[in-house]
Amino acid sequence: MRISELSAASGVPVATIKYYLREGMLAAGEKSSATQADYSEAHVARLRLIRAFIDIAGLSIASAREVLAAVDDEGLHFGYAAAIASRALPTPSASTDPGAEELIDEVVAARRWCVSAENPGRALAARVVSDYRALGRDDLLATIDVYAEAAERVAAADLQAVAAASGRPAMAETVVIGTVLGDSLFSGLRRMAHEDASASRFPITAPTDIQPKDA
Amino acid sequence: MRISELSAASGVPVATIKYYLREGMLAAGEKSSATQADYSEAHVARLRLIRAFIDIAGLSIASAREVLAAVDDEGLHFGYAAAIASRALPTPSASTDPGAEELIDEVVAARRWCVSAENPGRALAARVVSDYRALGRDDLLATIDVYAEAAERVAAADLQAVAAASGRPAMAETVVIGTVLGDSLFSGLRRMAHEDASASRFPITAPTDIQPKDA
DNA sequence: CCACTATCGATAGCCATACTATCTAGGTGC
DNA sequence: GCACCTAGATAGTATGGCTATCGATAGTGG
Repeated sequence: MRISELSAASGVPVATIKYYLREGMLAAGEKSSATQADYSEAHVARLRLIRAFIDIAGLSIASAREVLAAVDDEGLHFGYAAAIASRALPTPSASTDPGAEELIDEVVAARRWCVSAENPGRALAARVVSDYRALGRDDLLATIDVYAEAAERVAAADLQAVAAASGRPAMAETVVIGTVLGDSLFSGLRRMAHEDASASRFPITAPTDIQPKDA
Repeated sequence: MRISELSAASGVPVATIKYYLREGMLAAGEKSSATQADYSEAHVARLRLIRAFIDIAGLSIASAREVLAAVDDEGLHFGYAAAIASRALPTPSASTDPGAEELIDEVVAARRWCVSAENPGRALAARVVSDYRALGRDDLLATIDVYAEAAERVAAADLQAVAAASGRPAMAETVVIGTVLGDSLFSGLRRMAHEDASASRFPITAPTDIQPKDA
């Protein structure tokens, strides 16, 4: 298909497709002449993936490109692909509070997890703990074990899905997509579960007459 | 304390504090004269909260302002505060695939959750499902029940924390902070659990020689 | 074979967001 | 008194993510 058809099929404007091509996130079509290239279904899928990374996971163009490169790199062990995906997710820099890291390490130790100190998830979790504390909401820390338990189960399911995939390209793709989009899936499900739990616990809840905002 | 001291205490530049004041996210200090105002510890905490919303949850200034307004609105039932927080989180607009919503509804029905069709989490989850499918990674859908179970447990713990809070201001604050920052806490824990699960299942894993990127 | 439309590749422009800097008229504190 | 700070207003900047235009070319219908 031609670029205009690719645009129509994917819903992404031609100018934006060209931009993604320039940024190296999308492979060029097979050139049939100097001014004509042929795009395939694979390009449609790729655009869908790019949009998912950007819209859903909130990745920057630069991060998305890295993750896509990891997916594409056939020689890369998928474990590395997983690490790249994990690092591409927005991670805060400053944690400031050593006590927070300590608490996270305790949780990790209690679950007998084997986690490197550089794991970006560790810094993120520590930052949240640190903020809970700084905000005087230590009560929220009581939930952390439930969160950790839930994370463990989800991670196990994720890994099972990866192991079930056949071949390294499928594995790498599965792990990357699962890592990046899984957070959003959980977020959506949690928000629904909140509404339900809230409804059964408290009278007036989760109204529907509030306008959606942001995007 | 003066604005420069507030800046020092919070780590936020004076110019940025002024910007937040202008945007109505931070209450003005008590003016001791035409050119002097006094800020309190509450201002430091507020700045911390603003930074957490922006850095960790990735909220825009506009979204953060709305959520903060919900926290501040004493007359607002905290159930509404929860809904506002939920809606402030980035939510995709287009879901395109009706089959995806159907699948989500099935999951919801299986768990006997009571969720309105307008719940933004529903659109988000549907979008992820839709993308899993469009990308030909239907295998990832096998994990959705585990995710839902995990979300249910986490939500129950969240609500328990809210119920334990004393007074409506504390409840509203707890629910908002928990909603907005809880996703990140889970994300961090999941990424650690991934590393652990990956290490026990596969040989080479989660390397530490890859540079962190993005922010 | 000739107008016409589409494409490629390159470059420049645009717009929103989140700050950051400057300026003026005033206060503070030693 | 005098160096230094502050409030409040306004203007400027940097970045990210597109979007628009252009010239050269080329395939397409008649």
